[in-house]
Amino acid sequence: MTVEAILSATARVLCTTGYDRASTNRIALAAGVSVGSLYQYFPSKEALVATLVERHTEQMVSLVKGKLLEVAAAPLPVAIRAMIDAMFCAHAVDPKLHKVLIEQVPRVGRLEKLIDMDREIERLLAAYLAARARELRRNDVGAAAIVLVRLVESVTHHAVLAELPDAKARAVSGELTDMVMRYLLD
Amino acid sequence: MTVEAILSATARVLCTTGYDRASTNRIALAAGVSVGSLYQYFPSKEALVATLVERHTEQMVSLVKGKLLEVAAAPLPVAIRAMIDAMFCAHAVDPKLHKVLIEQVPRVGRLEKLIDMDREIERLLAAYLAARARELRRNDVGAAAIVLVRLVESVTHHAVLAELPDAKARAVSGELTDMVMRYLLD
DNA sequence: CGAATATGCGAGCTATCGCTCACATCGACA
DNA sequence: TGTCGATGTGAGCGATAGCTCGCATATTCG
Repeated sequence: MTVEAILSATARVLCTTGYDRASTNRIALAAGVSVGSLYQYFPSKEALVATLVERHTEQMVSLVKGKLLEVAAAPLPVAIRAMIDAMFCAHAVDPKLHKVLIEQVPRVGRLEKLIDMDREIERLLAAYLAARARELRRNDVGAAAIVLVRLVESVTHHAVLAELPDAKARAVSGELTDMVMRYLLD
Repeated sequence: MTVEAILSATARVLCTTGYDRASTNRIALAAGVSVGSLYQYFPSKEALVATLVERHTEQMVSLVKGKLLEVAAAPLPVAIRAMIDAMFCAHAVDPKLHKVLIEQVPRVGRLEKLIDMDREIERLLAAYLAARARELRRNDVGAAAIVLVRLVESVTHHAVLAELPDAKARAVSGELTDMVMRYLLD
């Protein structure tokens, strides 16, 4: 219970005050515990933030992974649309936290490679594309996976975090889908 | 001269020690001046870093902008290839500094919107696409510009900063070009 | 030359950070 | 009830950050 209080308080403080002003004392206060208790469960501030990042990315990745399994057997156009939709949903899980983690948490030490959930999604997608190779006009599924993940991640991220007006967001999403379709299919 | 020494020292220290350890004292030492002199020319650390960021993005943007003007009249396939190439070049200007600025400098206060050179490139591209509308199969050039800039920026960034092996980088670049071609042309 | 201004200096102030540790409180069990 | 481990406490330590200010040095004038 204490651990959960600390983690959710960390997320809250990160969102409201930003990373720089999110001191361990402030977090402990927000969690309703003392700094001492915080350091009983997390050896350092870095470890605390790392745990939060891990939890957040795990949520996002599992959402995407689940959708991919769900539509694994579906026709490609359906699957593509579903996956892009899943990426939008993943970014909508906790946009404010996502933004702070991406923009403010310095990627140093343990936190360096932690925020990049893309790596795992890339592997999943490459496997999926390889299994479907006959239906595609691609040959280098590795390179294709990189380009696709970057594209979808970057556009989704931008659409959600730049708080585009709804109409514009829909237009962007449409262009995105169209682009992926044309790229993968004849 | 002093200002230049301070700015280049800032870049150097940022690259070698990271943002957290880049204290104003360390920067002044590396520049061969005293902290006092530093604060004679820059009112705060934030302003100092902001100036550096501004200079860096200006370099990258002007490179891309120049190329765009250069190929404005060229046939579309030629122009597309040139623009993607220009983006790779822009990221190669000072990759280490670019990486640190993107990954470690917290986007707070004055620095919040400063790192996003994409906005300006987006506008330029939208104007270009609008002028060429007859040759394209697009109608919403605004949405198209967003998606295209995100795509190219994200992939280029990844290719340069993840230090992909040369063969892989070339494959990615090829896929990227192909994707843009198929998206814009019939 | 000598006054005045611009430029450079760096010890040290204040504030805040991450983190520790001696101690209080709680709860299970004999 | 008394004992003991687990859990929680918070004043405060050492370190370091950004930044200031009284002073030295360099440069430009009459």
